[in-house]
Parts: sequence; C-alpha cells; structure tokens
Amino acid sequence: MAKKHNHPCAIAATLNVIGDRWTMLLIREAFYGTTRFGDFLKNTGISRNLLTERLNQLIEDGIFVKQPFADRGTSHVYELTDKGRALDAVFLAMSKWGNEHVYGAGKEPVRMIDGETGLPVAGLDLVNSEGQPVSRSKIKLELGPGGDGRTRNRLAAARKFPFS
Amino acid sequence: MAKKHNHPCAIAATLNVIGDRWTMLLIREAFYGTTRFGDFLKNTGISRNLLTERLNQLIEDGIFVKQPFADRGTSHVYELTDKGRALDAVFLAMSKWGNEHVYGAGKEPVRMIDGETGLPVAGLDLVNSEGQPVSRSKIKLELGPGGDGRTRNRLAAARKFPFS
DNA sequence: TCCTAATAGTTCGTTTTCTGAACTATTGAA
DNA sequence: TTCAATAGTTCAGAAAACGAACTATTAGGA
Repeated sequence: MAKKHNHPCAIAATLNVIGDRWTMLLIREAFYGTTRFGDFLKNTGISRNLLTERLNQLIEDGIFVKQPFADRGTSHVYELTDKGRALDAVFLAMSKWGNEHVYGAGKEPVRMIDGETGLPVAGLDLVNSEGQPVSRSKIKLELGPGGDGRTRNRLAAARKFPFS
Repeated sequence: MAKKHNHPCAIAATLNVIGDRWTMLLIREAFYGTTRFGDFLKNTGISRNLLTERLNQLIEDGIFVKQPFADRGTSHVYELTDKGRALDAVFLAMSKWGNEHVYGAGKEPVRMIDGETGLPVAGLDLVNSEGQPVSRSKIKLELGPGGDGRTRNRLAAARKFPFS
C-alpha cells in the first residue's frame, strides 16, 4: 500500500490497514467465506501481483493468517484472525451506508436480515461500557493517554458534538 | 480517485466514494469541524491539487456542499450534507477498531465518551427495524431487489453466519 | 485607486503505484 | 513422468499521487 499516515488518530491508523481501493473488498470476501487466492482474484477483479502484495501486508498486519491446504497444486487458505473479524463493524457500517445512500431503499443488491425475527437490520447503535444506549449527539471526543499536543489542539478546535 | 468498482455490492459502492487513502481523513476533519480548504490541507497533509480534486468529487457525490464565506480572500466553506453526516457510523466503527486493535487499551490518542454518563463508548450494536437488538452471529445476508445472478451466486457460496 | 495579504486553486515535472499479460514454481493425480 | 491446478513473480506501460512553483480572486488599508 501507499505511504502511511502518521497522525495520532484511530481513523488514520485504521486507514493505514484498510485504506485503499481493494482491502475492504478482500475483507468482504473473507466474511463471505472466501479463503483461496484464486477466489479472491476472481471475485474482486484485483490483479494477481497486487493481491499477493495485499495479502502479505494483511498477514503482516495481523488481519489474515495463511494456512496450508491439501487440495490440488500449491494450495493455501487465507483466514481472518480475531483482529480481522473485528472489522465486522466497519463492514456493517459500510454496507448499511451503501445500501441506503448509494443504492437506496428498494434497490439494495444484498440485504442484512435479523435471522432471529426475519426483520431487516436497521441501525448500528452505540452503547457505553455499562451497556446503556448512547445518543450520537451526546458523544464527546476526549484526549486519550496516547494523544499528544497536536491531538489536544485538534480537539480544542473541534466542535463539542460532532455527530448527528 | 481511481477506477470505480462495478460489483452489485454496497461495500464496493461505498468504496467508490470513500475508498482511497484520503477521503475518510477529510470526513474526519469535517466531523471535527473543519470547513476551510487551508485547514483540510494543514490538518491532513494531503497535497493541494489532490485536495481540490477530492473535494470536487465529494461535492459531486453529495457528501459536501460548498458555500461562499466572507472572510478574507476567496473564501469558502465545505460542509457535510446529510448523506455525508450519515458516514458517522463508518467513522465510529473505524475509530473504535483503530483504538482497540492498532493503539490498544490505554494508548488511545482520542477517546469517545458518552457525554450523558461520562462512561466510554464501548460498542456498536445492531438493531432490527423494530428497534430490537440483533446478534451478529444471527445476521443473514439475503438477495435484495437490486441484486443480480452474480449476487445470487455469491450469496449461495457464502457462509450462513459470516459474523462473529 | 493601488498595493498587500489571505485564500483557493492550477500547472507541471517527478515519483510511486496499479494494471494486465506473460512467465515460473510447486504439488497431486493420472 | 506428464498434466492440470494453483499460487506466485516479473516487467513494461498507464494512471495516480506528490510537491513545488505559479496564478487568480477578493478584502482591507495606505
């Protein structure tokens, strides 16, 4: 991937792992059950050399592990780690936004359904550490222990309640 | 931005809007309250010509609107639309993942706090259309009205419960 | 009115990354 | 020991990003 961001910021840090045109598509594939080099290739349209490079980077970043697989030829499987599976919230947020704001209601190619009730999945809601719901408009961004002077200045300049 | 993905898939569609190294950083800035060309420039490190191109693309995609602003010089403000603000779930999911899986507990540069209780924001939970909680392991992906044969085949090959 | 500072945006040469196709390596089965 | 399947490498051309210099527009002050 390209040169990395160097901000003390979780968004920048996440973009350093998944912030290119292909990586979230590979992770989508992994959530869909794809594990083989050739299937990632076919299902995404990425070029072979870039797929090699991305998979290696994702292994280095702890998103995938590569396991031998006895099939035909020199086969392996690429599987998500716990760290990789933890990207499910990003996957779900992107799915929801794409369905609602690019395709629009009634034009979704894939829908997320609550298997328990059969109802559509409608929201991604925040809860605090006690499990209580958190209103987005009440979220505050505070300087954390890993922040520095730059972070403090950025937050000081930021709105108090940035989210709708 | 680069050539667009052409899959019948909400992730691919979302990547066509925010799937490059800079766009989510610009949207982070917008959530932090940045509205001016020069501030986006300074706070992200993007180059001027690329910033021009990205902002124009994001206006075209309906994420930002550009308004005149009387200050000094030829000033404008770039502000998020409702469609842009709806990316807050992606922002929050990426923030949470970066804090937990790149920085790690105790090293977060910025923390999200529930302003109501002062407790940290801990989770992003799914609810169905009746507002009931949905377990991630119970989510099903179903063919939607905008899907095609390819989509059907992909889903048929996919795991039943892809999420942890 | 003219000059200056502030802001936004453009141009362009260089560097980096991506693309696409051909080629190589490794293994299991016939 | 040949063949087919799979994964991976190489490389030339195209596209995109980078970074610095330059241009345009406007407000305010001399």
